[in-house]
Order: sequence, then C-alpha cells, then structure tokens
Amino acid sequence: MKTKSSNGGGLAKSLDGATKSVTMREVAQAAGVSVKTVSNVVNDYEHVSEATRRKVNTAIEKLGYVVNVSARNLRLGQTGVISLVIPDLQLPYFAQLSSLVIGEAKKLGLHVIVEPTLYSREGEIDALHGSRQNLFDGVIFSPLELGQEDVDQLKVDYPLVLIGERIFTNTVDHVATENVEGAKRATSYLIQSGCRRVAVLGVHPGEKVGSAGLRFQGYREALEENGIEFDERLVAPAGMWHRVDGVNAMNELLDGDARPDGVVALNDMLASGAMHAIQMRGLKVPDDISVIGFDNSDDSQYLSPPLSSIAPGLEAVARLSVRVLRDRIDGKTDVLGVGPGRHVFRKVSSALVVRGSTKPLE
Amino acid sequence: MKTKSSNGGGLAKSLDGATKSVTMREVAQAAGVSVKTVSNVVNDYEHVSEATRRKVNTAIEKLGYVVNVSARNLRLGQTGVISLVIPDLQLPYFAQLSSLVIGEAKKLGLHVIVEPTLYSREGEIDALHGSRQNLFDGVIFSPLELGQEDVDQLKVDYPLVLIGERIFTNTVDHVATENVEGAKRATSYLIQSGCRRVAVLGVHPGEKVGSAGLRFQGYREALEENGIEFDERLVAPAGMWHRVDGVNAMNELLDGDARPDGVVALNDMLASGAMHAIQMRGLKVPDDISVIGFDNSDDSQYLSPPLSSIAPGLEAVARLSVRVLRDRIDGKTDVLGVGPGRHVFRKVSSALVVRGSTKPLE
DNA sequence: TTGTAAGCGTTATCAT
DNA sequence: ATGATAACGCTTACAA
Repeated sequence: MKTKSSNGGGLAKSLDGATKSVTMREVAQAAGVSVKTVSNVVNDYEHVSEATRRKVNTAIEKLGYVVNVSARNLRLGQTGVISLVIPDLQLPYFAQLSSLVIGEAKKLGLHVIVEPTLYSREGEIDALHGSRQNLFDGVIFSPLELGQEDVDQLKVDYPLVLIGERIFTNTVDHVATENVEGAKRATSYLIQSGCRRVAVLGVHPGEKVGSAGLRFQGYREALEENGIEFDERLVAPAGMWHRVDGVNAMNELLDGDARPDGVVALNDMLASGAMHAIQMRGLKVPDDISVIGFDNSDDSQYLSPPLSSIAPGLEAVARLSVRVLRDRIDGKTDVLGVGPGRHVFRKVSSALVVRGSTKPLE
Repeated sequence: MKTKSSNGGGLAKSLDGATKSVTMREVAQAAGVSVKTVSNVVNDYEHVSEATRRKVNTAIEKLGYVVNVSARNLRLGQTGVISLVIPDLQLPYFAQLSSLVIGEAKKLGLHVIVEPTLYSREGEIDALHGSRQNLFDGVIFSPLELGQEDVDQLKVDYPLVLIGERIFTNTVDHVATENVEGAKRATSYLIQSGCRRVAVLGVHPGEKVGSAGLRFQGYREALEENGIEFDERLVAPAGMWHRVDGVNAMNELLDGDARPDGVVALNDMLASGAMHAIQMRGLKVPDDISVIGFDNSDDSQYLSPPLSSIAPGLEAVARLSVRVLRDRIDGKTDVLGVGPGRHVFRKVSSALVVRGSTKPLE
C-alpha cells in the first residue's frame, strides 16, 4: 500500500498546484530513456526489451506517474467516454439498464456519463445536439418524448445507438426488445394455464409504437392465436405505470361486470398494484386470479407471491448497444455482421420467468 | 434546425476522419481575428467589443465550431468530470442519490461518471486508488464495504467528499444524514399518535455505525424519551432490507406473543412488506397497526395506504456534496464556512413525511 | 530497439 | 480591445 502520504496512483491534480503531476518526460529522465520509450511501455508496445521495460516501470512506480488522459485524448481525438441518454434514472427499468451499460462499458475500457432527460423533449434534443462538448465518443439514446416523427433528429455526425421502441428507422444502429412477442408469450401462458378471461392492465389507447402499444398488440395477437375472443371490458387503460395505477385499474376491473381470471400487467409496478387490489378483496393470487408482469424488475421476486414476469433481456440490450457503439467509434465497417453503409437492427429476445403469481401449465 | 446534413453542433468526430472537426484557428481565420479573440468570445471574456463578438459568433455558427474539450482540459488541468462511487445503482436509494447528484453537477457545469462498486471491497478501494486515469477532478464516495477501520483509505491526494454513515473522520469532507434523529422522530411520532407497542423492523444485531445501527439507536432513544420500556420481543432483525424480508419479519412479529400496534421499518421496502403481511391477515393499516418507513423512496407514496416515511434529505446531500467538491477542486480555502486545513462535516436534516399509514396525532 | 521532434487545440502571458 | 506565441503532456512518423 505504499507510503502513507503518497496514496496510490493519484487522480487529477487540483489546478491550484497542490500536486504537480509527474510527466512522461520526468519518468524518461529518471529511467535514462526517451519519452517515446516510456510511451511504448505505458501502451504495452511489443518491441521493448525486458530490461528497458523494467527500468521504466521502476521509474514509473517510484515517481507515481499516471498518464494524463486529457493529453492522450487530445492527441488521439477520443475520450473513452460514452453518454447514456435515458428518461429517468430513478425508474427501476432505467437504473437497471444504466447499471448494465456501465458494466459492459467497463469491460471495454469505456466510461459512461448518464444523462437523464427527465421527461423533457428539450432535454432529449439537447442531449443529441446540444453543444455537449466533444466529451463523448458516442451516445446510446433511449428516447421517450421523441417519437417516430422526430426521426430526423437522429441524423447526427457521431456514433449513435438507438434503443427502445419509440422510433424505428434504418438510418441508425438500433437495439430493440421484444415487446410484442413478450406480451404475447405472457398472455399465451396464462391461457395455457387455464385462464379464459385474461385482462390487460396499463393500455394507452390509440398508441401504436412505444412499449404500451406494442405490448397491447402482443396481448391481442395471443388471444387471436388461441381462439379467444377479444373483450373490450377486460382492457384497463392506465396512463402512468406506477403501483397505484395498477391498484386503481384492477379495482375498476373487479368492479366491472366481466371478472377476469388472469391479468397481464404491462409492467411490474402495475402488476404489484393489481395483486394488492386482488388480495385486498380476499381473493387469492394465483388461485382466483393469475397475474403476470413485464420487465422482471429486481423487486418482482420479492412480492407475495413472487411475480411471474417477462424478462426483456436488458443484459443483451446493454451488451449489444455498447459493443456496436464501440465498433462504430473504432470505425469498424463491419459491425455485428452488417456491412458498410448499413445499420444494425437487433431485437433482443425476451423470456418468461415463471414464479408464484401464475398457475402451472395444465 | 439548420441544414439537414450538418446536424446541430456536433460532438466528437470519430477518429476515422469521418468528420474533421473545426478548430479555433479556422474560426479565427473566417472571422478575420486572432485565435485569442475567438477564445475570449467562447469563454465569455468581458472585454470584447460587441462588433467582434458578433463577427466571431457568426463564424462559429457558420462553421459549426465546437470547443475541443480534450484540448481545454489539457490546458486547464481539469476535466469537468467527477466520479460518484456508490454500492449499487439499482437500489432505489442510490439511484435517487445519483439522479440528484447528476442534476446538481449539471447546474455547476460538471459531468458525473457513476461507478457502482457492487458490494465489493476491492471495488471500493479500486475506485479510490485504482489507476483511474486523472479523468476525474474529484470523487464523491459512498462506502458500504469499507468501514471505520479503513479510514486511512480515505487519505487521498485529490478532492474527495465522503457521504453516508459508515465512516467518521475529520480528515475528509463529509456529508451525513440524520439516521439517529430520523428514526427517533419516526418512533416518537408513532408513540404520540397513540401507539404503545412499537416494533422495529430490519435491525442488524450488534451493528453500531451504519444505517441499521444508527436507526435502531434512534428507535431506542425515542422509547426512552417517551418513558416506554424497551421490549426485546418487538425487535425484528433482518439482514437484507428487501420487501420479502419485511414480510417475513412482520409475520414473525405477528406470530409472537407481543403484538405491536405500530411498526418502525428501517427502510421503505421493509415497510412495504410489513404492510402486506399485516393486510394479509385481515388487519388494517393504520387502524390496527401503524407503519412508518425510512428513505421516503419514490414508491412509498404509491402504496396502499400511502406510506408515512422519513425523508433523509437526499437533495441536500447531493447539493452539499457536489458544492463542497467543486469548491475543493477550485482550490477554495474556505468551504461552507470552514477555514483552511479543516474539513467540512455536515449532517443533513431529515423530515417526517406523514401519509396514510399512520394515525393522526392525538 | 530506441531517440527526435512535430503537432493535437486550447488558454494565458505578454505586448501593443 | 486584440494579437503573437509559448506551453499543457501525449502519440507517432521518421530517423538512427
């Protein structure tokens, strides 16, 4: 752990000259070699004799040298930092995504700056076009306010990876999740486990693209495929997807004249609220009503009973988007098997995670 | 929105020469002035005539000039980026903290790189001493694994602000929250609203420092002050603080021979679980048992009934820690009224947010 | 295998 | 109020 005062490899020196940082030149001098040689050692250049390498490393160690990233960045024209633009870091879904992206980036030696746009259209546009310094080598963008009609906003002159289901275009690399398929899978599972009156919670009437629209579409497709007639009375809209919205929507459903025996909630918060409403009436989950959620958020396993949910594969979203971005930054022409001039589009598979809130298959 | 192809003020140019970035020199040439003048305009230097300013700005606009941050950083010896080291971005508490820190930093023109240490001692030490490039001007550190015995780890040669209650020392700037006082306030409130058998949920037996230990201490102090005898049977330990732990702990309490009429849960997840367990038995919150939580997490308002909770003042924590860090980076000698050579210690006030899970005061 | 030297795009010190 | 010019610390042709 070195001496007590010269703690580890220091970070930035504060400008007030508190710590005068050691330069390559000084290391070179101390080691009796040229700057180039030090640079070679630092960057693991192959053709360096063992002897010199050792000499240099000793000097580096002794002086506590740390490479100056700003200088390197300036020289290289890159910063090693990417930006992740999301609506709200406080939503579990995006917190999880951010966490995964940070982890993936770390593996590739990249740092991540998270930029929450806080449900503001301005914020999203600013994150894309603002005089955000060229601090970032590239951006991963998850729009919420911007929609299909804003597709031109995505035509930027730096590496950009789009995620989510708000906008579809072939002018940028895009990693999406299986919303339709996921909801379809959830609905089918309920039907196959014996439910006949499957309700859907959290619908945004009229929405086509976007999570709500796509998931609702999956619900309808599943009904059709299973030969079950669509019943408008089993559709519970909810603008927001908080727990309380699930409680309210579920209560309306229970007060209605078409009591469901299964519920597909369009996210886990809604599902949690729905379970609460059901249980408050003395009904049992899943015996009286099965409930299934979407997102497989961290908490879903801690509900009582633990919530069955669709896992959208955020790990894959994080992994793919970071890798694609890195390849673009590196100027690779072939990214994920897609040739020059063309853009990546990948839909990440979702998976059903079965827990206690649904009945076993018949 | 400019021309379609030259989209807004671009970010980094990818290294592969895709976009050759515009330099100050070129702007100077186009505007017919010197580089220094352009720099003056860009940095809002006072003594620039309106005419020149306009000329320069026009040129900047036309060429789409964006300042090169790397060059500026190199020159200034600062990066404008701070690091926020936290245990886990997926915990609502830290997601909220991160969100607030990012917001505060933005106000001061700083960017934040969030570094989750994922419950690893190694990770925390690495975040402090690792050859983290001098990418950061300073660090805000919220330890979880490191404890009082690791206080020497905090002796670093760059600006560092400690947050949380794991470590106390006067060798670094520290922003803490009122754990003892908050729990005391919560407990007293229950007592004053008529509860006589107040249980506490989520205790870590033997812990002194750390949220659990301090909050439990507050609970005991409140009992004492209100002349209520401490009853070991009303203490429900829980190693983890997930919802399911709250359910389990509450059930044990309800199965015990000392039925509580009030519950202080050491965080909101535990409280949520406790309410569930209570309600599953057909008991009413707050009529039969009052429940109060800690953290005032975003979800607490969406529970049924909405959860009364202690708001630890994370906004203030974020604001203070970012400002202190910025002042240290700027080399200010007087920070928050504390003179040179001394360190800031601030305890942020907590507040009780009363909602529906507790009875009104008598 | 290693050394020399020319920038990368800023900011800041002088002059003027 | 503005201009010429020297750093900032690094990478990399090009030379040796």
